[in-house]
Amino acid sequence: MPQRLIRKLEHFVRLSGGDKLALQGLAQKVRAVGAHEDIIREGDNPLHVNLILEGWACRYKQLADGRRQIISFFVPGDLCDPHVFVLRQMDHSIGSLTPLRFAQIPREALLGVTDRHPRITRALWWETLVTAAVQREWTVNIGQRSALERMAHLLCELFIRLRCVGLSEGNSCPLPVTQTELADATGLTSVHVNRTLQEMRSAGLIVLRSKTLTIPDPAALQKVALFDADYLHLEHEGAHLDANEPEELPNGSTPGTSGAAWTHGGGGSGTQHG
Amino acid sequence: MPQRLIRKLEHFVRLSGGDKLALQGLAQKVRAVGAHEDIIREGDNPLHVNLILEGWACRYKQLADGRRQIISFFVPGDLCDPHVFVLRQMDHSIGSLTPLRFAQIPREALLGVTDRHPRITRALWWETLVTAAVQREWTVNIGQRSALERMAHLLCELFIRLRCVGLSEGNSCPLPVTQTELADATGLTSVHVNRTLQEMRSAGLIVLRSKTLTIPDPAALQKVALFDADYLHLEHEGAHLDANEPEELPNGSTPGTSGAAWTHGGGGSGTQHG
DNA sequence: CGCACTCTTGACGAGTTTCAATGTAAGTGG
DNA sequence: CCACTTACATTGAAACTCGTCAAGAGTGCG
Repeated sequence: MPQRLIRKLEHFVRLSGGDKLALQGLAQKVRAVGAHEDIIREGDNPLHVNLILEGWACRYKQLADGRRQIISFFVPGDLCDPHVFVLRQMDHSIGSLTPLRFAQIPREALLGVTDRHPRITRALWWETLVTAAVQREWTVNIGQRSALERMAHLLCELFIRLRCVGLSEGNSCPLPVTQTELADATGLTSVHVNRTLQEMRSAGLIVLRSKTLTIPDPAALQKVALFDADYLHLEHEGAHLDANEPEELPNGSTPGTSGAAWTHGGGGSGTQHG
Repeated sequence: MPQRLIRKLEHFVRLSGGDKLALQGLAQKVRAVGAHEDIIREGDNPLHVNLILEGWACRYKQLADGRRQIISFFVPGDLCDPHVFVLRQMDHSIGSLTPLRFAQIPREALLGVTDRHPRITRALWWETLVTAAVQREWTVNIGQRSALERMAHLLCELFIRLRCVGLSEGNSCPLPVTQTELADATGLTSVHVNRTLQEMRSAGLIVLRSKTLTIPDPAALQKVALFDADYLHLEHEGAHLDANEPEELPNGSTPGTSGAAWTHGGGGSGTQHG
């Protein structure tokens, strides 16, 4: 089931067959919820690590007066806080943005796997550190970039992350969130997000309709976003592996499209849905 | 040497004498630099974990056009990325804000200690997760709060963090940074930081002169900041322990001042410099 | 004593928010 | 199949926060 997670981790380490089997075993308890439901709430005592299988979710925090900040997005293959058990209670909430399928991984299951699979341990470390790096980049993004740059940067990041788990197709990927949610994530108002998106559209930077984002000219979008993919740390040896393919690369022509334009080794294109 | 680190960690776990000795041993290679020097630069390959002993530093990132965002502050007792070795290269820089003394801890030294001291391992976990929580809170802060709320929130956070390592005195603590640096941290301009600070001064929320911050009415400042200390996760059993005191609490009257006003268990007041 | 850095203040303008209305698309139920 | 509802996107006008530019005052240090 956790194909997306496996695929993502292989951007960093090369997993053995046994490693992959162990990861498969983690997704025992699968739950499904509708859109706009909380999975964990601020103040709760965390009991398991959630692995997103299908749909989007987000980390968010709400201020006393109702203002809401989306702190990060979760897409398929993402783990919510692998090491959360150290803390007594959640300092933020996690909620679904779309209908969601996710696995609840008990603490012991995760420990069991990492005890026996050092490569997985390393890979989850990498996952955790990249998540932290993304968080830092969001600080930079919200703190320094203009609305236009900010939206562009967010879209660049989301596209690459989706491509890493095989959810992009050419220069397109799903973007199943409302403008209000984009606003909560960027620290703008929904009205201004709307205007910003239209500006990006009329500049030919993006095509966005029916929840599908297309980026006609990746280099151009990255340029206005001052986007530098280094913080996603995709430079490692597994970067070119496709989890669904045999271990040996087909070699020669790249299976996907537009690889180098995005980052050193982003991996090939994937197929929508899996 | 790393009294401040020990003191901070004891807000989470109770360390044994052996634990403390082991932590002492980490600060072998001590370095000193002046203000405004880089300790590590974006792109560098990290070779050790830095432990701040004296002075302030910051994590920052610079955009291509020169805009700079300070991503986090480091104060005495703070560790810079205990697990950074997993990644190939730094995605941000760390630089001193004041003259700085810090220890460079080699990877093996850290591993050696954590292998033999499970309590320290847990405590460093806690440290790491709190750092991540702080980063999330900064996202909320910059994304949702007005200039006034934002500055107030930052000052609340810094005061508590300094108090946790014994660097506060009553309602005062050092604040050895320029308004330009506060601006880079909050995503404002130095001009606007200046006006915001003056507004806070004339509202009686803060006293700030010669790099010393005093908060006459903590509750009031927290209120305008919409500040909730939960994200600092200071609620654990060691919260009332003072590393420099005997293990038994004096009981009865709290040794410090203004405890409850700040958070459930912030620890007593400390003495400037140690 | 003078230079450099930091803080402070004013005037002005741009970017963004707020408020409010309208448009559009996709259900739902009769 | 059509009124009714709900959610989301779009638009305009006015207000305001905050940024920009520029100059002057304060402070510390060599």
